Amino acid sequence: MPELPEIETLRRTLEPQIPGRRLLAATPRRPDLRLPFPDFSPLLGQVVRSVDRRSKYLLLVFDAGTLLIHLGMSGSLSWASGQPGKHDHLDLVFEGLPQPLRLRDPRRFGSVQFQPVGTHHPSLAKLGPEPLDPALTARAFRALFSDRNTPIKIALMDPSVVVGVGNIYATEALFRAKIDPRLAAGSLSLARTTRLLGHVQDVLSEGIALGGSTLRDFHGLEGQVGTFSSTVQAYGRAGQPCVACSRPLTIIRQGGRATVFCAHCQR
DNA sequence: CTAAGGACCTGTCGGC
DNA sequence: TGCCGACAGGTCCTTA
Repeated sequence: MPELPEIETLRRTLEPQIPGRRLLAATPRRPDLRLPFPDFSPLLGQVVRSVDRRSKYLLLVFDAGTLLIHLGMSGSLSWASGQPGKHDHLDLVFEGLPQPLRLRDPRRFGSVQFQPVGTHHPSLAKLGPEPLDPALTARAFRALFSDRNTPIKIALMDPSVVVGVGNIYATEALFRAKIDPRLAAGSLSLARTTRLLGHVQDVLSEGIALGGSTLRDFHGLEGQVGTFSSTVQAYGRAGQPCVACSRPLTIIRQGGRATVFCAHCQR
């Protein structure tokens, strides 16, 4: 479910709701997700100072440190209603809010980590730049790929190169930029990587504006459904006609993930 | 160092 | 209807 636009949508929803409130309780219902749950005790009674995002990590900032929440492939947050289900793994109770913030994650690829104030968290340390950061220049973007022989789609999805571009957005951005996803990343001209950056920024911005992509079942905290899927031109459309040339779209696997592209338009 | 592949999990869908 | 394999939006680790 979650790519960068979904996390940003969550962040914007939580921003007016939880900063200034104390965390009263944290109730994990199992020892771990992909990683062990942290010891929440340093945060209990502490006021949430801000809700931030880095890459696909949602960051709850307290004076004592930061809680890093990653939703993996299947995680979601919602205001709890009723008894927790089998995949509801954590409740966070905030002062003055009637319902806990509930983390659900059937596949358990997500994680919750604690970063004490004044420390660097290893999960954040190796991340590449934010694609929507205005400080990311076209030349800096191209430099991320120099000397890389790996296919551009793999490089684009590598969080140590650039963050926040998951399979849907990588597929769509390459389709719009008319770049063959198999090309060696380092072989692309400045003109082409500049165009690619523009399309990466466009698809992410559109995803955010629409409240998150999510093909099937992304719901925001209020249950709103993402609608980016209606604007998808390549992802999930293998065999269907290219919107530009009408030839059937091709599907291949790269790094174990599906890549759909137009062998005629993307070169 | 880069690159490639598997591992981690459960749910869902399509084919037989 | 039931079973079985393939696949799913993301990292992280090991091996070469």
